[in-house]
Amino acid sequence: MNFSVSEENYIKSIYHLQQQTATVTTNSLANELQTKPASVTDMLKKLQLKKLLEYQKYKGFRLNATGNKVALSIVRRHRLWEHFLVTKLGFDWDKVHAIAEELEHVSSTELIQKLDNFLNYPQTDPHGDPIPDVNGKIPIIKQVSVADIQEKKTVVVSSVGNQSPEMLELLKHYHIGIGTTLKVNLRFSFDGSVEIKVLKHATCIISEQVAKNIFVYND
Amino acid sequence: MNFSVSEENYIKSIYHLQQQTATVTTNSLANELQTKPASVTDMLKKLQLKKLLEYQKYKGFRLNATGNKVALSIVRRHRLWEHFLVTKLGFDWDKVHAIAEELEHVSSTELIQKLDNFLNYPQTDPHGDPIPDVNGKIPIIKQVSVADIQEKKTVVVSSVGNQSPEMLELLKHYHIGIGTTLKVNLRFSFDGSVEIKVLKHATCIISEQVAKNIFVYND
DNA sequence: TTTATTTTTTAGGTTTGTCTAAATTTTAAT
DNA sequence: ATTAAAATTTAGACAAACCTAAAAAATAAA
Repeated sequence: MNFSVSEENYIKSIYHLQQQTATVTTNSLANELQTKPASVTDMLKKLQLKKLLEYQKYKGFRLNATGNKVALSIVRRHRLWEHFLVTKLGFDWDKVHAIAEELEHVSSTELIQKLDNFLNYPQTDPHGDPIPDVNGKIPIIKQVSVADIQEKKTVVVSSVGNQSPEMLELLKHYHIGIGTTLKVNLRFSFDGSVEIKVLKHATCIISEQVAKNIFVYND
Repeated sequence: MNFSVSEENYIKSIYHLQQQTATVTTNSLANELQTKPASVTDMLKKLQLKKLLEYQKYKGFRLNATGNKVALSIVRRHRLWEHFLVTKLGFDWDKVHAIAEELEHVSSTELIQKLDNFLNYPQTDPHGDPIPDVNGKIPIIKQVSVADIQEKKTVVVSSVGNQSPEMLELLKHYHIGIGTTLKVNLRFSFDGSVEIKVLKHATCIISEQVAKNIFVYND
């Protein structure tokens, strides 16, 4: 089955909101998509008709198995393109989201299969988020937030929780990216902030809020 | 300025039709775009309003300087993506058109600039068609059709005139692609057909129609 | 030079995805 | 348990891009 750009954007957003809350509300989706609740209701009817979601009036909604599969293939396309943009074209990792947002809607499955092969079947995108495989299976990567790492331990950054431009900009200042090796020196109990040392850079202190959003490999 | 996918498709098609006839007609454009004349008239009004073309009711139309510049940037994007699909992803050259048709509408100029750099500033796409540079300048590649090559001469294929799937399929059978070296053995005056020899393949005869559509470097 | 044919345009309608404003339902507060 | 507030849906409109059918203009034929 084939979907319009708009439908795909709705499906993807519902998928992402579902990660946090079991069932998604009209308002939250409207907010996520920067549109109006009335528009959301319209589209929901359509997606329900296409049998992509469970939806009861006034009661919220969530993707069904089919909808989830579609969502995963969109997420897959998005993250493969992000990987491509960073590793092949040399984009900064905080600049690729908008472009991948457009590229993800190009619908050739053969294209994505060949792109995946060209990139050598990467497991994660430049933000450390896992890339679903052809069957929608998401590689599980064990990770913990820096806020939970014991002092004196050296770890490697695997992903970041909040991917807002503001956050990404801040991380750049701290010289932190996916794959960055850092040492957790000590945690301040007063406000939960953490002193860290990034390889080849001066020791610095990050707020608890930031620490909670930096995930590292846990093996 | 930014254009919709539909607008871009119209602009590109007008550009291509202009290469053959000085002024484009409503019917020919409708035919090219697989749409109805009435739809073409609608869009023409819009493009005229946006000052992209000269248009007089019932008298045909053509892109003005601005329209041409826009067209060239679309053609540039299309051909760069085709190059990418063939040289990086390993697509057959006769399979890339439809996909490039979608990719060309992704509008980031930084993306195209970086793609161009990644591909090492190619001069032509996989069909041998020249790729306009950032300023819309088209590299001039001197070429002649095989129908005009003198007998016994060895030449290198630079492009093909007719790029229909039928033609591309036929060329594959003859083992002819861009960059192929071939020797023109002799021309038959009866029907204008030409005997050629492709490196590492048996001698064969191509019709005059085919010969006229195979272009080779002329230096 | 009329008449016929073809081409192009206009008029009015459809679909997709959006909107505002009003109505309805649910949830929270008194 | 009412009432107030918030969330959601419906109703009706709008723009983009398309369509069909009819009208108008240009071209070709008699």
